[in-house]
Amino acid sequence: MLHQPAQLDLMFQALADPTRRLMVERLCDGPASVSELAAPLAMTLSAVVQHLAVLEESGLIRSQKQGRVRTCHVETQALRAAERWISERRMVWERRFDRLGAYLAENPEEPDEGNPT
Amino acid sequence: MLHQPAQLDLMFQALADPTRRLMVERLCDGPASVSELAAPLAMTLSAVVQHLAVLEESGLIRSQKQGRVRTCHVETQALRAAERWISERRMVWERRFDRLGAYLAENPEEPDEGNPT
DNA sequence: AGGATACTTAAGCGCATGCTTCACCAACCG
DNA sequence: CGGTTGGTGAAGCATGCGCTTAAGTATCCT
Repeated sequence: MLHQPAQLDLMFQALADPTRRLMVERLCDGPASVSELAAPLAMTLSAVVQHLAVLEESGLIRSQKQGRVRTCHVETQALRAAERWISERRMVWERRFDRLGAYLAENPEEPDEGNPT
Repeated sequence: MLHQPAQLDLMFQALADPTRRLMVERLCDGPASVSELAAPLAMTLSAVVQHLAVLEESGLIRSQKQGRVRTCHVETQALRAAERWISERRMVWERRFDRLGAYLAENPEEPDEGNPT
């Protein structure tokens, strides 16, 4: 329920990178260690860890360390927050679109006189 | 990461800025001119125009100029693309979650033996 | 015509991002 | 034990981002 703009910033920022989206996609299939995540990527482990830090900071994933292995998993709550923002926008837009349609249906071919709202 | 600029990259990048999200929210209520969009924002017109360029580049909005006024509106197709990526992730995750639940129901209290898939 | 309005373009500045390398530590394994 | 594996942390570097100022251009109004 928390409508934190800062959180959305971090979320969308995190999703804006193709490498990080790949990681999220991989983690949606199930948990993975850092080096498992790094394996298919053409960059150093260091870079991968930095991407993971961004993802974790954004709330999109979490991880815990056991022995020397850090295991990561998606935090779907966060993903839902991003999805919610978008679908809310879509609903607002669709509502307006419907009003516009109704207006045009009731005032066919009339010269434009401003916003029907 | 010098890959070709994927549309999702540009989209999420565009949405990662609170000012740009505000503009999108405003435009979901209906079209607006550049200075109408700029009015509530504590920055120069120049900065607003640059934000607009990012949004337009990402496909989230479009604009056309008539006389000296540029009118902007949302392009909801693009918004749907972002929404789709997220909801696909969620579905993958939920499917896995269901499988895991089924596995645990059939193998109660067993020691972990790897992925149920 | 002269002035106001609505952008447009370019240059620049400070900070953030995405990577690298190198040095390091801690856990596991034969 | 000593070597390999899995990860951590800091420094550095090139590029990108968000903003500014400043100087245009084109359109509309009187």
